[in-house]
Amino acid sequence: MEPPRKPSTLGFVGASDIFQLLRDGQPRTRAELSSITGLARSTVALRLEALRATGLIGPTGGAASSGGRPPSQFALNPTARVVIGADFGATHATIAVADLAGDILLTRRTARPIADGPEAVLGWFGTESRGLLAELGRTEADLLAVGMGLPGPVEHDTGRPVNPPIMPGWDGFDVPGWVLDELGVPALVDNDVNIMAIGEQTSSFPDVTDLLFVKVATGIGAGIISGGSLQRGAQGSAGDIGHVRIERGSGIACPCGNFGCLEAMASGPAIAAQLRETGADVANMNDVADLVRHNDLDAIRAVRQAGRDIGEVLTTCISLVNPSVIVLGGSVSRVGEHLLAGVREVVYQRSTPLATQHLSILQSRVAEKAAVLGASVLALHHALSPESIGAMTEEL
Amino acid sequence: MEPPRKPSTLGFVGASDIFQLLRDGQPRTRAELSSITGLARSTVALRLEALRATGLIGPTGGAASSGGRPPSQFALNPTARVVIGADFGATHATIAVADLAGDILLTRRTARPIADGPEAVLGWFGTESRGLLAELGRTEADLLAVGMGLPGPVEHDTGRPVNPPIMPGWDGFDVPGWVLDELGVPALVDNDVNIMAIGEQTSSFPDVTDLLFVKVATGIGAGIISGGSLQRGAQGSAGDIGHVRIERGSGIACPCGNFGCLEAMASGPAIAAQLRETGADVANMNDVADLVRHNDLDAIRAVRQAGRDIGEVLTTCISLVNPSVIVLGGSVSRVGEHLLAGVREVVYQRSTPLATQHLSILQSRVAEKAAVLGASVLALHHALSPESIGAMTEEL
DNA sequence: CGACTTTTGCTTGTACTTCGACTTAAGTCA
DNA sequence: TGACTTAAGTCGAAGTACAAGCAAAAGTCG
Repeated sequence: MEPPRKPSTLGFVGASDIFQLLRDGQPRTRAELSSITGLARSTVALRLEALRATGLIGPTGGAASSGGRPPSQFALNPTARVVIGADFGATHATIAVADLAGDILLTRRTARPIADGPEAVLGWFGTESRGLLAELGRTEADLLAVGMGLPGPVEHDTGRPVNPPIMPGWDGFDVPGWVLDELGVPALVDNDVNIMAIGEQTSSFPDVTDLLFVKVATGIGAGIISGGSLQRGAQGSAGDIGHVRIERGSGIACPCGNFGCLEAMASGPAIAAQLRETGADVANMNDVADLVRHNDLDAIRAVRQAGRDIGEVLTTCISLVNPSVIVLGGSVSRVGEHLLAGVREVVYQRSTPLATQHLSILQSRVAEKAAVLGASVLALHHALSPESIGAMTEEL
Repeated sequence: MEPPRKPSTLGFVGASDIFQLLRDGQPRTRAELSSITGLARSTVALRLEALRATGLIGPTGGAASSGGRPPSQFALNPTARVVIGADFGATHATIAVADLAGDILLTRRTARPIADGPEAVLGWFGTESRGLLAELGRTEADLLAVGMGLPGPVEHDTGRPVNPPIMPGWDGFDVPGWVLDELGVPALVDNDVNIMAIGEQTSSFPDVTDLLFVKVATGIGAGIISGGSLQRGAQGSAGDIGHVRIERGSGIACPCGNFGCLEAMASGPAIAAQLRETGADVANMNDVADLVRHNDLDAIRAVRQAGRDIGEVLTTCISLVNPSVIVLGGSVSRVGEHLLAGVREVVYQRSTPLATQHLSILQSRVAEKAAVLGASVLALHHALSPESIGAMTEEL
């Protein structure tokens, strides 16, 4: 009555251990791998052979000889396969193809309203993705996975948006299922702020385990990396700090139905609206940025005040999660110096010295690339996981 | 030139896999374990034999027969060994002995000022621990590990307090080293709020992955469990929300040097001080609790307002970490209903419906036991980890 | 009470993995 | 060029897990 059981002996799954060591791209010799893993050199050689068969690991130029036969080295072959990282905003979408090192090979940014609905947007995504792959001379078989950021709360485990306010038709839509049908690869979906946090952390602060990424644009949100991993919260809406009440906002109505929300005071549209009240002719954040560049005092003052408002909320966030780095990103970061100044002013005044003595507050270093970088990392994290590598080496 | 290497073949380390399955205390038959793990029955029998030799796993009464020989069952033997969980507050200490299921066998609470310094306090802890073990008829060899909570920030990896404000002489003290010398077992040290969060989550909400434990006593602090694991932050001071500024507090000085801190308005001493200003004769929180029990309106109003103040800070925390449960604990929870009412009033008014629709705000269910429970869990987590179990089965 | 069922403990042979030693390859240096 | 050094490939030995088989144990059911 036993179900048929394949000999479950650990098999070549152990190959993934060595692969994970080589993920960093550094070339290593068999002897080095042997001493790191504790496996015999002959075993390491077996594993490397299995990995070489997948193409993911390849030999690099041998190292210098130390008097005898020079050792050959092996390293991640970043060009073996690719992943796609996509970022969908309210009005625009960015698609990027990245190699296995997470380096972006090709990017395309297009106007593409998310409100067109999942079929239209994802349909376009599919054809566009194939186009990008063809442009790079790669086939669909080279694609390992897709990472995707959406402008709303997403249940990451299932990849379905949940009650997204600005994504009509997307609620509960099975995005990974659709991508699997269309491109034949798994899709990892997350909130756009979350993938920006991942992108920033991976690219700019690889050794930082506690980082807060704050996106200031049409809305305001935060991505939390704590203890080295992204925190999504119980319903995937962790970091939604846009509707926290701030002192200055008392009485000001927010579209959310509440009063005094941070987003109603410090978001891009809010800054523009405040400037219009002073008589300035600004339609959006681009106009504000222009004014700031021309040293318009009202504009600078408004941006700086927005920074103070954000800083007010961040003081609580800092006390709560105790990050070592806070990164400001999003479209408002184009006026980042003044925003940053406002944030710092409040944070360093109000927070306890213990929490701020090792805290850096910075602008995003990867800026508009953060999202697609993070999406690619998400895809790579899945595609190069021990489980996936185990499956790839075993089926040969 | 190779270092001598013992044949690293996986050996009996696999025994820990089966042990982790049995950690929950549920008895299981060999056949069940075989089908869960995918291992052959003969292999399962081997592993069980190794585990039985350690005493950690024992046979339980066989299950009901289904027509033939009834299967024998195996389960965690909770009484095989013990751990000690300790909680040190500013003035008092609690030591508990717990079995492998985390159930507390014996507790002792004593006045023991933390300010006496590490040698005095830990010396007392050592003799007291031995006394408790003897009282239970157990030897020191039965002790597996110690978990410990301290009233200040602790670098959990090393077990050393860092800049603790109320623990003179403890800064950087090697607590685990001391415990190892004294009792011969490893010690896991953490902030007291953190261990309370762990205790509450383990005992009351084992299925909740995102929980905030808020301790309101002499100070105010929070323990954050997010994504199923405790978040300690970059310097181990995550959750230090006592010195966040609140609206009502403008102009009120806090001992920390800042103004308007939550702790200066809503902590136990702060509530008592506010009541004294109305003419009430209250020295501490106990007196306040008495007044509340006698339906003193001023006292109830003060407690409720403190709840509102805490709720104000919690709205931001809720938006940020998106927990599904918030637990209020600490000595002020003796007037918990009114405190809770204040917290709920503000939270449900100010937070977004998305964040609160699945949020429960409750009083601690394990109350004063939370800390030692959590400390025991910390100790068990280490002592029953796959590594530890692997070491135990291998040395036989 | 005896036949039947189911689990257990034990044994055996096979398949697979890992190890370590040995041989061969590929350089350096005198 | 030849001796030396270091790395890589090969292969048998050892050990583990597995499946299968069998006898004994411990129940149920007629």
